[in-house]
This record gives sequence, C-alpha cells and structure tokens, in this order.
Amino acid sequence: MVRQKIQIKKIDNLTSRQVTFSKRRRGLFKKAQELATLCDAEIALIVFSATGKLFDYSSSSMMQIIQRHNLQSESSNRFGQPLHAQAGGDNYTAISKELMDMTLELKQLKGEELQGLGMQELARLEKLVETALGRVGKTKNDRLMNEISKLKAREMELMEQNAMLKQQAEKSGGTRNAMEQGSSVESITTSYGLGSRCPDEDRSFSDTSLKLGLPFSSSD
Amino acid sequence: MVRQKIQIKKIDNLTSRQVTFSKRRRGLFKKAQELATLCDAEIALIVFSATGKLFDYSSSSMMQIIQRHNLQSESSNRFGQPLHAQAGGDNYTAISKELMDMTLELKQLKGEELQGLGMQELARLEKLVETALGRVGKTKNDRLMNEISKLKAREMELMEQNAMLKQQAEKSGGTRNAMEQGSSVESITTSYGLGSRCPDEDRSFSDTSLKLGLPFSSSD
DNA sequence: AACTATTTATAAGA
DNA sequence: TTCTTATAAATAGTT
Repeated sequence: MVRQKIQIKKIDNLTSRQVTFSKRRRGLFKKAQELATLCDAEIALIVFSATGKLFDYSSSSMMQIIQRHNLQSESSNRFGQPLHAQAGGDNYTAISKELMDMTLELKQLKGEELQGLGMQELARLEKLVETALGRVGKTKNDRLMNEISKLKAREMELMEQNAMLKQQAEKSGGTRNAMEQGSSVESITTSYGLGSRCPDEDRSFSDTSLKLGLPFSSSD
Repeated sequence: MVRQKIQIKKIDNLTSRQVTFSKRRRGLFKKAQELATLCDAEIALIVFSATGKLFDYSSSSMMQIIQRHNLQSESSNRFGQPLHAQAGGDNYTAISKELMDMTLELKQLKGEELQGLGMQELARLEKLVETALGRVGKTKNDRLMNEISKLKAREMELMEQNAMLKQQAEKSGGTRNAMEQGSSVESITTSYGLGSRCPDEDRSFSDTSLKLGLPFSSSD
C-alpha cells in the first residue's frame, strides 16, 4: 500500500513476509490499543506468527475478555461437536460441555483469587467442582445407585417373604427360635415400610442422591 | 488524526466516541484480516463496545486460537499460592491443588481434542476428572458406599432369617398356603445363592468403588 | 452516511 | 532489524 499497492494475499517471499508481519503487527496492536482507549472498548487480540510465536494484547484481563466472549457467543459450542460426532457418545457430549463450563468457571475463579480473595472463592470452587463432577461421574453414580436400588428391592422381597414365613410359622405353631437371630426383622420392616414397593422411592432416590449426595437417612 | 490530530484518551463526547468506535473498529478488523492473509498468521480479535456489543474475528477457529493462547501463556501457576496462605485451610489447599492440576490437564486435553482426536481424549479426561472429583466428592461417595454396605448386610440377615424361617416352617409341617404368594422364595434364594454370599459380586462392587475414588473407609 | 484534509501506516529500498 | 520515503490507507471533523 505504498510505493506500490499490494493485493491482499499471502506474500510469497519469506523475508518480506516476515518484515511485513513485523510492521503490520505493530500497527495492528497500536490500533487495538487506541481503539480501546479512545472508545472505552474491551479488546483482546491474539496473534500467532507463521512460526508459532505468540503476540497478544488485551485492554483488561485476557481471561476475563475470553470468558465474556465465550458467554456471548454461546453458539460457539462447535468445540465439542466434531468431536462427539467422532466419539458418537451422548454421554461424552454432556461431559465435554460440562468440562468446558467448569474450566471457564475455574479460570474466572482463578482471576478473582489472584485479586486477593481466598476462602470464599475456594468454597465456591469446591461447590462448582462438586457439581461438575456430579455430571461427569454420573455414569459411575448411576451404577452405584442402580446397585442400591437392586439391593433395596431385594431387601423388600426378602422382608415380605420373611414376614410371610413368619406368619406361617406362627400359624402352624412353630417355635420362636428363629427369632433369636432375627429380632431385627421387625425394626427393619418398620423403617423401610414393609409392603410398599414404591418404585417412586427408587426414582426420587436416584435424583436426589445425584444432586445432594445421599438422601437416605442412613442411620449415621 | 485528520483535520486535527487527536490525543489517545477516552473521547468525551458520546456521539463522536460511538462514531469513532465504528470507524476504527472496521479499520482494526480489516487490518487484522489483512495481516492474517498476507503473513499467514493466526489471529483472534475480540472487541466489546462500551455498550457491551460483541465483535470478533478469527482467522481460523476462535476456540483453537484461544486454546493455543492458553497453552502458551501459562502464567496461571501462581494461582493457588498466595491464596492458601490467606485461607489457611489444609483442606482447601489440597482441593485447590487438585483443581489446578485438573485445569492444566483439561487445557492440554482440549488442545489435543481440537487437533482432531476424540474418544481417547475424552476417556482420559473423564478419568482425570473422576480422580479430582473423587477427592472433592469423597464425602458423598462415602455415604453411598456406607449405604450400600448396610443394605447388603441387611440383605444377608434377611436371607438368613428367611432360610431359617423356611426351614422351621417345613420342620413344623406348616401348610403351603403361604407359598401361594411366596413361591418366589425359592427362585429368589436360588438366584441369589442362599448360603453362598456371592463374594464375587462384592468384589466387583468394591472395584467400582475404588474407581470412583473412594480411598478411605468412610470416616469423617 | 459522505466528504476531505490530514495524519498514519507501510512497501520498497537502503 | 531499523530507517527512510513515497504513497496508500485510515480517519477526525464537517456536512
């Protein structure tokens, strides 16, 4: 654009390309700063040379700006997309997204922490990670919950059978010897509500446990 | 810079600030594109107007460039240190460290994913987060495990009682009426192998718990 | 948004 | 790289 106007396409000559890169890069950064100052704009500029060298500028915190960008261009979640297409797992899609979010949140937290805060941020962070992990480890949790559900179902069945057998034994005038070890039967049947299979209980259990931990009043 | 040279400081007049923003923004983006094209550079430019409107440009994938930037500008390692001094909690220190490591790993993983990998990275990532979460969510897992243990113990008791009652009922020559509803007793005892506590099941279960990151035996 | 008078940026050369 | 310089671009202030 000077002694001779140039067309905007990759400069063939390596040397002049590098020289031009240097010059124009400086110009670009200067313009960016000027715009930020003059117009009170928030600007982040990242430039990688062809050789991989990094140059960047940000009017405030790079992290903060990127964070803000991620929030606004929420459609830019093409991050996980090509991936998951490959992976083909619904599960992974969710995980990946969660992790993205978590990472962003963590960055934010780090930013804040660097500004001098402490306990509060850590507490927030802890909660955040618990949430994220709750998602990521969902499958694992599901397995546990499934296990518990099965166990509860078995328990119920056994208790019913037990009750029946007991009834029968009494009816036919059986001894109470069996109760010597089985005295806990009644207390157990009481606490779990013998006779109500209540599939709903299982469901709510799964839900709640994932969110809160363990809703069960598992006598601690 | 024209009819009269201006100094680079925030423009007071709102209108001219907005006008200048428009003009210079266009110029900046044009320059950025030109640099990317001419010199084969990778460029990301994010601009927020004072009113919060977002404008951005990236020569390739914004995500990729930001990732790359995150990897190279790894200045975030002073993250945890001043903090913990303030916070003074052993507990938090550990958590924070875990999270730091995790975040770094995540950055790495994300970078790799963008380079075209998928399943493997996600699997690795999942494992990583599981580990981190295992720590954070320790309490939660502990409760689950505790619950399961209790349930299994109860199951065992019930099965034993059940068996005893059954034996007793037969011994005392009870009618089989009870079996009308209770015919499932045998099938259940069969399928669960009464008398053989099914140690294999326990083992595989324990295995799961280890993967979930439950290193201790619940004790808080 | 258009129009200039100028300032800036910069391609080519040293 | 840096400087120089001729010239292309960008743009402040005006319409």
